[in-house]
Amino acid sequence: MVNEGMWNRTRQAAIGEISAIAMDLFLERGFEVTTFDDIATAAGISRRSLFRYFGTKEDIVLVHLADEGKLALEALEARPDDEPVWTALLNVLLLIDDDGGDRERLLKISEMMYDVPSLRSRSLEKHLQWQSDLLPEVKRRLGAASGDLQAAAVIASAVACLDAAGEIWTRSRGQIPLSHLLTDAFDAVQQAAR
Amino acid sequence: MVNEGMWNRTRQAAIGEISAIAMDLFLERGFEVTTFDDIATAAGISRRSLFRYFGTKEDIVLVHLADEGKLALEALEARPDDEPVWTALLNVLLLIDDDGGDRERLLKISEMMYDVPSLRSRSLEKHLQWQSDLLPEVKRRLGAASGDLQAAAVIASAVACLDAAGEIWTRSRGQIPLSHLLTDAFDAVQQAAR
DNA sequence: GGCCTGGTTGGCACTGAGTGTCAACTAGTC
DNA sequence: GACTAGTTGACACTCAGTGCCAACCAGGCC
Repeated sequence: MVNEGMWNRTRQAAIGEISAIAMDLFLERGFEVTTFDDIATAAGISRRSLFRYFGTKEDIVLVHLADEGKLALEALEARPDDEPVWTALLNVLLLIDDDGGDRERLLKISEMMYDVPSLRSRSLEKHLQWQSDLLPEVKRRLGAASGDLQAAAVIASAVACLDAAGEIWTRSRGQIPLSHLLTDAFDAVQQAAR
Repeated sequence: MVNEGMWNRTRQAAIGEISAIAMDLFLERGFEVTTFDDIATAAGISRRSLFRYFGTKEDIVLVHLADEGKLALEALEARPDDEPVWTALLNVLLLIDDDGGDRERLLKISEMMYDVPSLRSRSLEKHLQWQSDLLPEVKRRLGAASGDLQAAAVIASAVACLDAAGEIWTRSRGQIPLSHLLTDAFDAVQQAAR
């Protein structure tokens, strides 16, 4: 083997390029009617190779959200230690927001994610990944009295708030800023749970 | 059309019978390696007919949890109006617990659900259904100040607790009663969110 | 230069999920 | 017994996804 890093870089570049082409097709024709053959043809590679980059069609959409769990972990570790967990999690999720990209495109992608069942499922699964990414740090912050269950429940609730806020944001076609919705959702749980 | 109710009854009976046969195969050989053909043969019907009862293999496993959302709604409506929402939801979920069936079998099914990605995804989706089932009643209980977002966030958090508790219960092979775990999870969110 | 080696690529064939269609069947109705 | 509505099984088909293998590149080494 030669230059490990170099291969990874070209591979990442290829993944980015292919997924961009595929997303165009998805948004134009619809996710479900677009086949692997369509994408492979459009990207100028063989169907077989396409499968080597993306195991499933859903993966093509979800590569973007892949390592947001790691980002969230970094953001959480950066929060001050004396900040209450719930507040810290809210602040972390507020950062994830706004990636400053094409607003309309992001909205269409979100709609697709909420409308296509298989995509919805996979994005929910992705959230589980975030959960395990954040688990140790949240457990630490909750203190010695808490175990995996407590930490998992808290993170899952926070992510559930993100999901609920994201859905409203999408359904309202981005009228209300996600940060407002997210804050409201966190507040609602805070109010209800007492 | 003849006797609407009668057809539904025989259909329900068939669904129950077939899914029981299929579950035996799943638990014996594994979910993913068991094909539709295997199930159809074991159930003595054609593959095509099997697809008419269950659109996907996952559906066969999930029929059981299908209408627990309705049950939860009934249970929630039965809770006293002055009970705080969070407590009411906990009490509702505590009822869903313990169906008194075969413990070991339930455990194996749970393990399968947490281990097989496609099943995990689908069960998460199912929880979304509960969410919309419970939405109006929770909104009513939260009062006029709250909208869909607030209600959705609270329900989603509660369901997230159920999921976290369920996972620990399964991974610990049912050592700790689910009711304990669920209560602990609800408490943890209550402690964290303040 | 030629040779080796680890890795990618594309083509081929295959399994399995899922769907549309249609003819045959099985009630209940009049 | 004819009529009607719904169910069933068989066939054919598309598409996702995988295993296999020969062809094709690099770069490293002599």
